[in-house]
Amino acid sequence: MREKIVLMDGYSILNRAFYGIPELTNSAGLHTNAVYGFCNIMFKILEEEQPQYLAVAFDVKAPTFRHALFAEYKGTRKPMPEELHEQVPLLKELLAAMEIPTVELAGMEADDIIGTLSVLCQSQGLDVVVVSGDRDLLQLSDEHVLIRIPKTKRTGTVIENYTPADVEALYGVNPKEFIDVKALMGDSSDNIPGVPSIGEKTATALIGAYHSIENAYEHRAEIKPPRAAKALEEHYDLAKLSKVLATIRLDCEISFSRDEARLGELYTPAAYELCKKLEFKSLLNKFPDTSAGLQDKKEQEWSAMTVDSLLMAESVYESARQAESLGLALETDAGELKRAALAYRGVEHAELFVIETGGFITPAYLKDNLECLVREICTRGEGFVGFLDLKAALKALSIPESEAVWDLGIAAYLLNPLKSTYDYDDLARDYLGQTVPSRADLTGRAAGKLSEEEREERLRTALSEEARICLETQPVLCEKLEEVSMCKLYREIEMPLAYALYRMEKEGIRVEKQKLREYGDRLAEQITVLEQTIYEMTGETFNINSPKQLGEILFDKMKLPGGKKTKTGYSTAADVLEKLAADVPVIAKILEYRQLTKLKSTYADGLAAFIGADGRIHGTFNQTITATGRISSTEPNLQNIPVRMELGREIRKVFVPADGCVFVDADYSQIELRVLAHMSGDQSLIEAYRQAQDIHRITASQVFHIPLEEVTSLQRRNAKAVNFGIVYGISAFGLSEDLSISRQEALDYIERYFATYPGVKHFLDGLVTQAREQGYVSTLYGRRRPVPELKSSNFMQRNFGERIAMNSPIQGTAADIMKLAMIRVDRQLHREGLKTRIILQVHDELLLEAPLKEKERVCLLLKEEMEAAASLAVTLEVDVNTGGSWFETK
DNA sequence: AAACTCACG
DNA sequence: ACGTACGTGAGTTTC
Repeated sequence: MREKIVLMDGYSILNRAFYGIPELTNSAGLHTNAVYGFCNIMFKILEEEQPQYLAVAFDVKAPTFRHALFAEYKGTRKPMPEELHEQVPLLKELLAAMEIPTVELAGMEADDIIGTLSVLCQSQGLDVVVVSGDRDLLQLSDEHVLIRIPKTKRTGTVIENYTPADVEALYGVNPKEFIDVKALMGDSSDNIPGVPSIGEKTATALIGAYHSIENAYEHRAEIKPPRAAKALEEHYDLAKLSKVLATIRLDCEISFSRDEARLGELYTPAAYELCKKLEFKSLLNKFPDTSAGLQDKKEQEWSAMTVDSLLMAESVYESARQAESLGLALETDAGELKRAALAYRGVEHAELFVIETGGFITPAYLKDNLECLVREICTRGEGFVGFLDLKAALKALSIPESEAVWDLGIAAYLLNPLKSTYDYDDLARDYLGQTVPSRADLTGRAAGKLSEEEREERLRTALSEEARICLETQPVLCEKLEEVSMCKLYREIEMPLAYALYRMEKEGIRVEKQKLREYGDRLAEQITVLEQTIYEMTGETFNINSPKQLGEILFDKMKLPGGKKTKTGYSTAADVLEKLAADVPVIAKILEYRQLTKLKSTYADGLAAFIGADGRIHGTFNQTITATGRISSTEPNLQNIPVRMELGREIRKVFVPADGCVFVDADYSQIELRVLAHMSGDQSLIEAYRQAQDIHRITASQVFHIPLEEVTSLQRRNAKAVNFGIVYGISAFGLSEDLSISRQEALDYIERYFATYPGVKHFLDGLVTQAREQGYVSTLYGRRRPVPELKSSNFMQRNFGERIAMNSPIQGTAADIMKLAMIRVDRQLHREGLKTRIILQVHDELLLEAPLKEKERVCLLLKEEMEAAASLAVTLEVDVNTGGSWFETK
């Protein structure tokens, strides 16, 4: 069996990986996608080829030898984007750590290095596998030299093989002839001029027939397309020159001993550290347990002990009471406590326990003792109790509203709201520099099939890690919050809010199941009729819900005008269809069908699935999801219940108060525009609000210099759209799309607006500058949103970043104010001993369920507390309505 | 899992 | 020349 060496084309693979893998950064913001992709390809190759040797070739960025001879051919290769450039040293460092040699020679192309090495290694009796991202190296393909080209596909990376036979089959020429083909057709990215007017087709045909440029030239008289013959004759020198350029050198001066390239232990401690820094979790898993386990465990002396007897439990409580601080993690089963993990620092060493229910340890016993423990720490005035997700914990445990109680997930969210998860492993990585297995790592698919016992054991590990990390991250997160001045935001807004949201979720909202069913049935009938109508009108029976099929029917079969939009085909979005063919009858039917099926599946059927045994829906309000500070709502989403269309709005009739109660609904009037007026300090806009009139009408009047009473409804509509646009981070294109006007007209509106409200322009410009300089923007209450998009090399991304910079402080401040209002309302209700409860929040609206006799008081209370939540340069205005259903509180 | 569409502020 | 409004969540189809 011959030994084998793999030679990788470093930059070529790195480049391919960079463009093949979307975006990936570690928590420090370092781009890592290309290095990650490179490693994936490398390990895949190593696995498939099982070579004994490996080397990676890089060219040094200098005029290369071959090309220096012909300096007039300027390279057209694009400069490397910064995001890729910064990854080059990372890759080299990682390769060095894995003791994989990199070969680079001044003035030498990677192609030439690989070519030379492949000859050298072959002569030493090795099989050679060359891995590159492009086809330039195909000419090296030989009996003992296999060329492999990775392709990133949707399903993963596939690495294509090119033996000489493959090359011949694909291009009709052998690998050596491939040089001549390339020379004839040229390659702008490789500075090879080629022969003008000869492309891939002609080149392969010529070389296929005559096998070389020289021979083709000899036989130029008989070359079929005379055009090609003429080109070859005229540019023969250029062709020969191109051939030199296209030929990979096989005789470079390289001192290379194959022993350097012998594969040893890749998973070295240095490589482990580097992977940890880069946060390559999947790669870390490849490291043997010894290095992975030991390195992290060294930093700590934790080891979890399972507690399953009353005697042990008693002693744990007793010992935990002595601790200053506590990390706590709970697991529930059908709403009942199942196990709890406690982490604390004991007199001598760190303690970590997992208390199991069962036997004498009943859920109630566990609950009582934990509550007692928490209460004791809270009343002591020092130390803390840390949870990863306090709101979830509240569902199993009563926890006092104390400053000693910490929610580390929320703290981490404030420090960086752009993360998708704030699980314990995320916090360990971001704030302790530890790599720990996630819950999914331990028990998910990757863990394989586990016995019941093994699974329980893994769950205990996950829970104990959660508790430990809560204990250990609190000081770090607390300090970081101080560093960025967000303690107040955390303590006075987010933490009290967590309790308020818990109460909202517990309260839920009553939904009349029977009425909801009837509504759904009515929809179903109408849908059936519409379906038939559409089939008749189009003369086709198809799935109307499939944009693909619908597009084909509308645009291919019926030949409706224009209409290419999305990546995969035609866009059939409602606004597109309306613009394209508002007067085609079937379009109206399709849109109606869409509307009805949406209502049925998402709302009628969707909501019904969430009605609990108490006849109420208890959704979840998420506090750590949005980039701007808003709350989000899931399972179900109660923040997007239809209201704009008549038919959809009907569904609100099924949301009703409990018997003996009414709904009281309060919403802020244009809170975002008012926030804009305040934050920008624009005198005209502030003055406009002081008139306490229709703001869009006033805007129109001021922008178009016409008296208030002469503003037409069209002008008002336009002004309203501009007002919205400003809040979204205006762009002429967006506005023109929204209003169906030309971009020039939209630009005109925007300019007029900024001329009228110069303070707004100045404010928005300042936000973008600020975001560029410090990397983030802030709300009035100090909430931050990083804007990494502004540093992107992509024009579109940067543009997006600018809009984010303009919108986030406005949207975020409005969100802050609403959160404050919720806390105030909640407190005031409690203070006055009222039975009324907040049950929903929809960004600028609160829905309360009030006993009939509290109705009048609650109306006043709501308006009072919400309007006083912030004191701005303009007054906050709140509209209050009551009703016997959500529909009636319009 | 990704793309598309559409409901809300 | 690029290809956009800001922030969400859910259902359906398609790969």
